[in-house]
Amino acid sequence: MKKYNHSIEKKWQKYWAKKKVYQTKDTCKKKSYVLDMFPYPSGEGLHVGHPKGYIATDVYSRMKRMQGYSVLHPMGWDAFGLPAENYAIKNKVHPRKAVDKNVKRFKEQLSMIGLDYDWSREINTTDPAFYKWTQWIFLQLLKKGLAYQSYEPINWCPSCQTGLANEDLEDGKCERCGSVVEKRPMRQWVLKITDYAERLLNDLELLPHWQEHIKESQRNWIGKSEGAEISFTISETQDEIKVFTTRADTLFGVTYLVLAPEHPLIHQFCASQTCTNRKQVEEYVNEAKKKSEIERTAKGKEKTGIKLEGVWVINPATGEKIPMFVADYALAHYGTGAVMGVPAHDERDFTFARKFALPIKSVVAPRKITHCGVLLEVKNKPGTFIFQLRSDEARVLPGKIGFFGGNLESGETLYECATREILEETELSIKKDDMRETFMVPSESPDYALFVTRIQDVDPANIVVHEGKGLIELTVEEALAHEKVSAGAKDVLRRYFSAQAEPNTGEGVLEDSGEFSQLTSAEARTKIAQKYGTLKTTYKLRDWVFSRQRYWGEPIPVIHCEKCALENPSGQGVVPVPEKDLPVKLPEVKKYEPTGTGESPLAAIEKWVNVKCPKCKGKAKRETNTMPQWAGSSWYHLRYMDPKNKKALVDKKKEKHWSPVDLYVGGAEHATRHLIYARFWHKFLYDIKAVASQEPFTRLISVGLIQAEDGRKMSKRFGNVINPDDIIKTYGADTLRVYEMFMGPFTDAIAWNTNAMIGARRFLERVWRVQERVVKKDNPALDAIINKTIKKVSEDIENFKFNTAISQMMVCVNEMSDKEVGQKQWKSFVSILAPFAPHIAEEMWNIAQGKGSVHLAPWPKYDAKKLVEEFVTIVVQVNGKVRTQITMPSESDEMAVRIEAVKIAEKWIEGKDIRRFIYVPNKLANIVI
RNA sequence: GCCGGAGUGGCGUAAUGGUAGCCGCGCGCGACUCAAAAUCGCGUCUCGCAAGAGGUGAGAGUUCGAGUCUCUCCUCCGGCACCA
Repeated sequence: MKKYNHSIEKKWQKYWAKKKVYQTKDTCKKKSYVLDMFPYPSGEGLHVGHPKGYIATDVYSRMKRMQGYSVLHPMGWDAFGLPAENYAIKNKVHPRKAVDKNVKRFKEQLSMIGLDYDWSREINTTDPAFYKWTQWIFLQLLKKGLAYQSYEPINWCPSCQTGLANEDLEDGKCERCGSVVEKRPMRQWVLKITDYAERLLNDLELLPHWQEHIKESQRNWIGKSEGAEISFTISETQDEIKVFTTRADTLFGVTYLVLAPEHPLIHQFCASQTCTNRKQVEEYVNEAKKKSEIERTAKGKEKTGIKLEGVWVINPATGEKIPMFVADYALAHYGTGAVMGVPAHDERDFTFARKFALPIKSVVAPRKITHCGVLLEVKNKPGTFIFQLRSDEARVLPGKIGFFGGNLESGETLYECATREILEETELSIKKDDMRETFMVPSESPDYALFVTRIQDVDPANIVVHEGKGLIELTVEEALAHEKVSAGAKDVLRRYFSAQAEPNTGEGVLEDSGEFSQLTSAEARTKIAQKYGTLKTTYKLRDWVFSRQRYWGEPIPVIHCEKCALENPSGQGVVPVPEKDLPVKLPEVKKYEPTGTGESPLAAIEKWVNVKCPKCKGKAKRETNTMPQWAGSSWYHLRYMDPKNKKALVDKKKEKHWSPVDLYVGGAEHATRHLIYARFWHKFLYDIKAVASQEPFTRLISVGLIQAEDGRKMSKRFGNVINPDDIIKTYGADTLRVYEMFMGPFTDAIAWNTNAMIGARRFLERVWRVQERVVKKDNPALDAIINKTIKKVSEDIENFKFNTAISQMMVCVNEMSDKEVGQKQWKSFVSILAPFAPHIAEEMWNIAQGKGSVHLAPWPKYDAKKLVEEFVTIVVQVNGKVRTQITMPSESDEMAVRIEAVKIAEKWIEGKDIRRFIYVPNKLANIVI
């Protein structure tokens, strides 16, 4: 037998391509659509971290194919957008050429890894045959009123020279280049994703197979908040101002009102001279506009603002005249851009009110507290509680519980009161240092705060308790019940009872609130909202800014016609490009650098821009903005089902067959970008009956990053990149694949380690050498391990636990190492290894004279009967401690095991009575004495 | 601050409530060899000569039995955040 040499890999890759082993079949009852997030073909090529997800889907889809599923496992290129364009500009090549070159390089690299993609379904978002349908979807959105033009100030990246959506920001900076973004008013196309906010949120419940953290990210991003909109009236002009609040119950505590600097009413006050300090106000507004979002919302930033002199507003609940301010802590784009100030019950309002000396009016009491009680809990022996007892005995007895309390002295916090009471009542037999922890527990009694204190290292007999009034007996059960539901002690203390330097932001009982006094916050919230306004739900999710002032994107298929605008002003002169004229192709140009003027470079190409209006046939101009990078990826999963279709984005029948994607694998960083956009478009397509499913991706798993050996991110910048080509050349693709799947749990971020990778290579060499011992007849001694391995590997691949699948195969090979292996047993093993190491498996399959390709062979089934070993080792415990083991025939009955166990454990039982005997079949026997 | 996830050898990690550390890396010893590499075998949580005892971030609880379940605390990672 020759030594294992990975040069066989090329041979088999050619064979698979020639025999079309991985070609997708559209017809089969069982289907499995396995999808990778397609890459941007960047100029840097792949590093070893990139293919991890692709290898995983490859392993998965190979198993599914062998299990008789028709498998769709395609690949394509997301090649529009800023990264590709910036790369092209930097390297002074046309983006088209750069993309073609990079795609070629990526494809080469992926092919070397031996991935089972059906390349006949390859797609590219920059292909006019593809983006025709991206444009078509835009037209449908436009038709339904879900695409509109807006002139609001948007995020502008000064370096990329384009407008950006909220999703393109990271900490207020451009996600691509890290520049601080500015706010710029400009015309832009916007998609009304907010119309889908509620469904995007609720339908997360239709996705039980998504990881919780991804769903949680989306929930946070959508940011639903239920509250009320309440109208305030300006006393001078009778204008109405609406505010949004989640705490309508605090309305009686509103002592001022704040407008965001961008609020339209400010202009009105200034123009109409209502406001007497308009110069200063305008100055403040201009200052605010100059600042970036980051500067304005910086952590710990001191609050700023300016009073609108001469303008007063009426609190609808109290009828009081209250002052108005402009302050940048009110955000223009959230709620109504106006905030009611409740300093007594909101942290931000509190600091603002302190700075501007505004009244702080408390209208919610946490609850009325006048007394303080203490439960004394002394830890004596484990599990035993000893408590202070009744007044007439005045000493500590085990198993009972006592209670004492006292009045709060003025200026004292409850915590201080509790401590003082303990010291006083125990006549100082407990010292302050003995008290390990004193914390508050929920109390049934409305006017008592109840505390538990833990006393340790003190002999209970030495505790003397003062005889006093107010001693109440509780049962042990009651006291323990209190402790079980206790909330985080110290926090509660601090928040509720320390000096009143903080606003009370919690809920409670209303006071000083007219007819609503004595109601709880929850009750009052609805009632007050209904009386003075309306219930209202707000979202943090913003509409999707959809235009980019850049060249390399899908042209937005719209024509602007002045004549049509005059005839029908509400249509703004927007004429959609007729569907038959799609695609609107991106013109080939020499100059494609961004202009920075807010105009796309396309605007300068007169030949392309000037067109006949499709409606009135007059002179008109094309829309010159292009779509953002996320457009193509919002629906590409559908195109793979039917990539060549010229009549529709996907054939209905094929869509119904393949939809939805059964397994989707990619980076977690897309949780609030691509994955929200794709869900939005898919739902829209569902609404217009273009697709049959409500959700595009049934199961979503995110890849854990592979970090560089130094633990940092793998990047050219740090010079720590490991290139897969080098690894494959030296060790082979199969080694790379096995190692990446073996590194650890798939979703964990783990550092690359070339040394550890060599272990994967050694494993494959060990497998290779098993061939020397293959014989005709199966070896019964290996039956159990082989069946166990088939079972575990099948289940582990299904659950994406590749590391333990490989571990099990290693155990199996170690077991085979000094034994003869039967032909059938060997073929089963080669079959389950095949998804991980397809080349070596194919070679060994071939040597073992397997039929056809191993990758089309049936997946082995395990024999449940053979899983059971003849003899089992049973652990013998005495009182839960492992003492020894016995070997018994498997499935022995309890009595037999008991007799053996008691005999062997005699030494530890020492003639004591056996109180209980616990037997876990084939595993463990515990003798309780 | 709110929400989610995680803390286990020198390292990556493994354990339906049932022998903690499988598998791999590294390290040590041995076999083969003139020698080295490769390979194979044995060992490798801590204390102890051993019998044994202790040990999964800390503390408590439930249980015959807890890495796993409950509570409190600490640390790290991720999302959101002047969002009213």
